[in-house]
Amino acid sequence: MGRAPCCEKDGLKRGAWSPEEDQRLADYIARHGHPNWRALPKHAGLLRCGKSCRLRWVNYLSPDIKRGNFTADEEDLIIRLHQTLGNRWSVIAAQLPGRTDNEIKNVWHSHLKKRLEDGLKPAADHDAGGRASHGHQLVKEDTSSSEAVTDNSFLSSTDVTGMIDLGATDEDLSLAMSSSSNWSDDQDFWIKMLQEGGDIIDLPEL
DNA sequence: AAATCATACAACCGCGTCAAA
DNA sequence: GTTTGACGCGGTTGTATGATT
Repeated sequence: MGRAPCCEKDGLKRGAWSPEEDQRLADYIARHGHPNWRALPKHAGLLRCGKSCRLRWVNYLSPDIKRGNFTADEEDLIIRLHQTLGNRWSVIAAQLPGRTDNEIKNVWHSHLKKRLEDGLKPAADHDAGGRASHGHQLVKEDTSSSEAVTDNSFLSSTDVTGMIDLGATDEDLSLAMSSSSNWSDDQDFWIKMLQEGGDIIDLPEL
């Protein structure tokens, strides 16, 4: 089916948001919420498309957003989740309160990927008794990582649940992936399952 | 001090999915 | 069952800023 254009381009502003626009958007959402992103800019008096408003809110203006640098633990967690989940940034972000998928994606591409390519260990490995220290070197990521993501279709949620919680080795994760029978692409399902597995992610106090 | 390069982050684009009509 | 509109996600690009030469 044909894809509807996200918005009318003519007359709409693009590029960086001004403080006034931020304020207008934040005020509107504080008062009315965002039941309909497409209609929101019109009602809020913004010359932006709904998609742009949503992105701005989700990635920058939302009070849930935690600003500041990623901790070594957070970076380590991203690396490990990425090894398991691949480029499912939204799922990874769900395990990092206050962090957005876009932010995590940026960090991955700017720091973490490079670090892995350089053959370095996750940052937390440098810490004494770091969670991720399992006595093995991370393998250099190659271009097949995205395929690996797709291949996760056979990874069951319960397998991953315990794995992450128990600090399973990458070998364990691989084994689970190869022996599992189903994987739901439903993100909510995944998040739910991951969370139901208990305190699967021992997030550092931030 | 100026020019160039590298990095980090914000934003946009296109696609897939889902629900309502 | 099909079509359509809206949302969310991941990939990519643009730009500001800092570091280096």
